[in-house]
This record gives sequence, C-alpha cells and structure tokens, in this order.
Amino acid sequence: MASRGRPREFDTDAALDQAMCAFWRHGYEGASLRELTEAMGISPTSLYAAFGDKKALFLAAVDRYLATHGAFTVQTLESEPTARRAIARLLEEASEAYSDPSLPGGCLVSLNSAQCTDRYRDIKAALAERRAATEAAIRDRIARGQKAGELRQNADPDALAGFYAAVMAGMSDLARGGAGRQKLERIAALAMQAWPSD
Amino acid sequence: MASRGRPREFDTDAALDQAMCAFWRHGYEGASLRELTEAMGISPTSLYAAFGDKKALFLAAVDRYLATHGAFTVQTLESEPTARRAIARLLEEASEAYSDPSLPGGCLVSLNSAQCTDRYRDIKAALAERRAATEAAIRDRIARGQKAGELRQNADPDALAGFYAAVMAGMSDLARGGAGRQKLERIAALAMQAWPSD
DNA sequence: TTAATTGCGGAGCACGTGATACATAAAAAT
DNA sequence: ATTTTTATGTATCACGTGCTCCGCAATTAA
Repeated sequence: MASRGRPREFDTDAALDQAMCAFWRHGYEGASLRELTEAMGISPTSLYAAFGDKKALFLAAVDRYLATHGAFTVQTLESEPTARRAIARLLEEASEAYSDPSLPGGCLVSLNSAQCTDRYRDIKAALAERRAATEAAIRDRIARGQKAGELRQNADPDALAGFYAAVMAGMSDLARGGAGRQKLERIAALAMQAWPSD
Repeated sequence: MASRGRPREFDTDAALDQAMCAFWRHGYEGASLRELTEAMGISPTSLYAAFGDKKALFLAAVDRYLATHGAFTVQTLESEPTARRAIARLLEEASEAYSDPSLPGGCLVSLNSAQCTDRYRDIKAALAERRAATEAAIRDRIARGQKAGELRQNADPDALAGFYAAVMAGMSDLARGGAGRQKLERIAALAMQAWPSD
C-alpha cells in the first residue's frame, strides 16, 4: 500500500464516530462545520479531504450508526426463533437503546428524517430508504412467521410492520423528549398487545 | 378603539395563517424570513411591527394551529361517551388530519418538536409543554373512564396515555414521510388492540 | 539531494440568515 | 394647517454558514 505523501495525523474511524455523535445530537443541519471539526479534532481542510463534503460525511456517519448502535434491529429480527419474540425483543432493545443516558437519545435515522428540511431532498431520500428497509425487514420477519404457522392466516404482515415501525418512531420521538427506559418499555409492552394471537 | 396612526394594509389573521402553513411545511428553522414574508405578503418591517420577532410569530402560529387544525384532539376527547370510543376516534381523526393532501402533513407540534434544534431551547420547551398537555388530556380521559368502570381497575391510564401519545407521534412522523390515510388508519386500528378489555 | 505527493492550519470567500435604520406615507388629534 | 402617531418599503447591517485558497510540513520516489 505505502501511501505516497504525508500520512494522516488522525484516526478516520474515530473522527467518524465523533461526527456521528454530533449529527445524532444536533441533526444534519444543526451540526455546524465548527461543531463537527471541534468534535472530530481536525480542521475543515482535513475533513473535506477525508470525507468529501458535509453531505458525504453525514451519509458515512449514518452507515456507521447502522453498523453499530442501530444494528440491533436487523440482528434481533434474525436471532429469535419466532416472529412474535423477534418483534417483542426488537421493541425491548429499542427501549434500552433509545433511552441510553450516555448517548444522544432516540434513533439517529428517525430523528434526522424528521429534522431535515426539504432543502436537502437527497438526504431525506437516503434516510427514507433506510427506514423503508427496516420496515421491510420487520414485514419479512412477520411474513416468515406467518408461513411457519405462527400467526393466523388473515393477519396482515404489511399492516403490522407499519404499526411497529410507527411505534418505534414514536418511541424515538418521546425518547428525544426525555422519556426514560421504563416509559419506553411500557409502550413496547402495550404495542405487543396488538399482536394477532393464534 | 379608533387606532391613532396609519391603518394596517393587511389582515393580521390571514397573514398568521400563511405563517402557520410555512412553519408547518418547513419547520421553525427551515422557514426563513424571506419565505415567511413572501407567504404572508408583507415586508420584514411590517412583520416585526405586528408580531415581534420570528420566535413570537412562531408561538402565535402554534396557538393558531392548536385552535384550528389541531383542535380535534381536545374536542374528540370531550365529545365521546366512553374512553375507548374517545381514543379510537382520536386516532381516526388523526389519521385523516395528518394525511390530508391539501395540508403539509403530520402534526405541526410533533414535527417541530423533532425538527427544532437545541439552539432554541425556549421553543422546544414551549412545544414540549403542548405535547405534555395533550398526553395529560388523554390520561385524564382514560382515568375518567376507569373511574366510571369502563376499564378494569389494574389498567394504567398513565402508561396507556404514553402509548397513544407515542402512536400519534409515530403516525405524524410516517405521514410526513408520505404515508397515506389508509396506512395511518391501519396503525390506529392496531393500536386499539392494546386497549384493556373489560 | 532533489522532486513529487499528500496532509495540515489559518485566513478568508460568497452567501443566506434574522433583524433594523431610515425616509416616507397615511391616518387621527390639536 | 400642523403636529403626532403608526405603517410601509428599501436598503442595508452584523453574523454564522458551508467551503476553499494558499503557504508550509511531512513523507516517499528517483
């Protein structure tokens, strides 16, 4: 490999983590270049050389988020034996993750979907894509359980997925407003009452 | 009355309606002075003379919203005979209101609670206050129904209110992302499955 | 040693923001 | 009529934004 010129004086991944936190805390537009560079510990020049522009940095931070703090969604859906237990644990994991006092609170993707202005339609589109992917993953997991005979045949995986996606969005929203883990867990428990028995 | 000097050349209420729409569409920070003045059809000077500053205009627009498009919440909670029917219709009304194609979509208060940056803490606080009031109204309606024997005694009005507030926030969020009335109504119907029978 | 390549920091650019100063216009009070 | 009060339009202001230019430092290639 042996890069030619002067080597980087900062760790790209560590800097990206800091950028992710800044975007998580203040949103895409709310996180100014000044805040970003200060959090990352680098100068604007280095930021643009390493990541392109603010938009590209944000998208990289979103991917980073989905690979770390947001990874529980896909993982949980895969790791439980039944659809019902998968959704139940998904909501429990969300309750814990969204209310973690050592983190900005809520879901980075949900928050930025709501926060981001129409001015940046490509970013909104990218975020909408991720959310749609999550909802699709929920739907697929439910449909799989239905095929396995866990749910009654007239249950609607699409409607259920929409419902649980809305609940998670609402949980993220409330968490951002200061709701604690216990409150989120109560919401999660009540949401499971909507599960079609038999 | 007989105001002393030169009379206004524009209708204050009509201008406020336009400002409300602009804030609803683009959020507090996203609605620039230029957009506001163009929508309201007045100059910056007139705006500041009539409403104070951007912050005061926004708060006035929020009150206007709650008195018009957002009035269905309180009204519905009061006008139905049982708590269950009140909540059910609340969600149905929200499905319709949030997905109205002739309006910006979602709830102005929810959206701005999520959109508004930490930079404007007083605005966030004012919005949080309104949301808390709505959740309290839901809780009170449920508690009233419980006292009337509609719900079983071990039901938790506080938890239920948190749940339905979260569902409404999620519905507003999804509506903003383009979800139609049918999708919201399915969410509403599933949310009612969480209602404690007997 | 010399040249080429790449990263770094500070200064600063063009632009959009919320908000205002100023002169003028239109009404009531004297 | 003259003065006083209020509203309006234009032309800005100071500031923060995302972003870049330029001179220099640090490394490899020849």
